[in-house]
Amino acid sequence: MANAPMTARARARAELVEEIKAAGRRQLREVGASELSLRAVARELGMVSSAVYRYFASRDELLTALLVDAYDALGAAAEEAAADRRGGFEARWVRVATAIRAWAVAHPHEYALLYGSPVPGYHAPGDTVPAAARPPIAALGVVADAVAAGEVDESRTVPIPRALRADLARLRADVPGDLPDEVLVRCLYAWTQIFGGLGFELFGHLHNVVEAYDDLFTHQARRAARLVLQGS
Amino acid sequence: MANAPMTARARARAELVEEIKAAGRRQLREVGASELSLRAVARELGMVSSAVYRYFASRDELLTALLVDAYDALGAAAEEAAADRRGGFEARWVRVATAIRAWAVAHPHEYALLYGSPVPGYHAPGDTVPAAARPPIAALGVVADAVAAGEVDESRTVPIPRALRADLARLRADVPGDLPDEVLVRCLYAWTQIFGGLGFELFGHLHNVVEAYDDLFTHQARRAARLVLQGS
DNA sequence: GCGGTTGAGAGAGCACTGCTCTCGGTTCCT
DNA sequence: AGGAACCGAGAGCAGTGCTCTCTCAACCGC
Repeated sequence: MANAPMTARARARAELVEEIKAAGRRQLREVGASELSLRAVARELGMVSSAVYRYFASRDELLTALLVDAYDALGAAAEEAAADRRGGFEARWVRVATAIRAWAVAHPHEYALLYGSPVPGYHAPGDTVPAAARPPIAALGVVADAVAAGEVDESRTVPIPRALRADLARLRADVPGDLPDEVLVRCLYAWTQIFGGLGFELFGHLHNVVEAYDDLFTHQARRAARLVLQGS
Repeated sequence: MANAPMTARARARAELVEEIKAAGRRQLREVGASELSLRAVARELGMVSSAVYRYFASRDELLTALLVDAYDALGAAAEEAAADRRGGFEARWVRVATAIRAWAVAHPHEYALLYGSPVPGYHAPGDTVPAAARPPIAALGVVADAVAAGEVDESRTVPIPRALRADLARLRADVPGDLPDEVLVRCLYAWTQIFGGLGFELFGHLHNVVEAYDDLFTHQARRAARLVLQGS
């Protein structure tokens, strides 16, 4: 990328796009997604609000850009953790989960943008899907390795309804390995729990209930790993 | 309540408060929490925006009222489900979880208000806590019954760090029964999974992944019950 | 019953938002 | 060199939360 023949205008444009996104991220950090104001972004950059519309057709378009960037950042963190093959599969799963939490804790507002209530009136366009898929695919990669290594006990099963099996068949085609239904459904369980737990932690639902968030998360990540690998 | 001597003014006030909340709920349904507009509420009621401020000092105060009402509605649904003692403890747990999901699916925007990203700048005042505690307490009541009946296998344990044990000790004092750490921590796991799964379903993260939401939820609620009751 | 106190609605107004449109001036491409 | 594309500025529209003042009706103690 960055083809050598890049006009001055194009360079300036690319830089300004980045500056706008950076300012948007700052806004996100300070006031949250639904308070993100294009005018404030423009003010921060010393330009007039209408000029920003040359770069992003609407507030939602800026939000989408930030959304994709955030998914990519989270996905990169998860992939990096998954690529570290030290230790057993439980350790690797816990490492991926911990990396996700670390990113989420470091970027709570961006996390809220990704996994919180959708911004009303805003519908994420389809091009966010690939980025959104990176974190779960990274995690499932670890499980696929474990299955391939024969380290997943598939004997402990819970009955799966027919309609759900159809969904799982489609899902299996889109993720690494050739995970059996029972394993897929365990992963779905563990995966949603991670984000339920993170939501509770970051959105304050455990306020005055739990203080040892790190311990709780690690404990539950281990439990999740056991559930995924051994079904218990 | 409703003391007999209620002046006409007080009656009118109480009625109008309800009407404003009803209009606010309608707004919530149609445009979501962060787009809820006091002016639109006023318009719908045929009054001028400033008049609404006689009843709610700010938009946030109206949001808080809706928040508490929603927690109460969800809590009532969970409690009703928990009070039905038919079947085994697994069936009762699944019933409570299903009741929670049914309410959430029927009131997605109110659910988002409760468990989605917090509205930025808005901090729920402390008086929302009792209402917010009703759903989990209802669910834990079922588990307490199961423990009392000796139907919980407490032998399968996962190590719990010291700091977390301290949190659990405080939590134990606030919830029904005298649940051991291992059981409490299983409940936390299952509970956060419910809301993680609901968030994924309602906020569109399973779009194009799962269609059989009912089946998935029921399956996972059963898995959760097994995890809580048998630790596996 | 009367008069002071309290509550309620209306309206104007402030500062802010997203977004549109037009108008000059710069840069680019042929 | 000239036409086309692009870009920033400014004005403007409709909407927002919220405040302040004004007026009038309801209340309550005497």
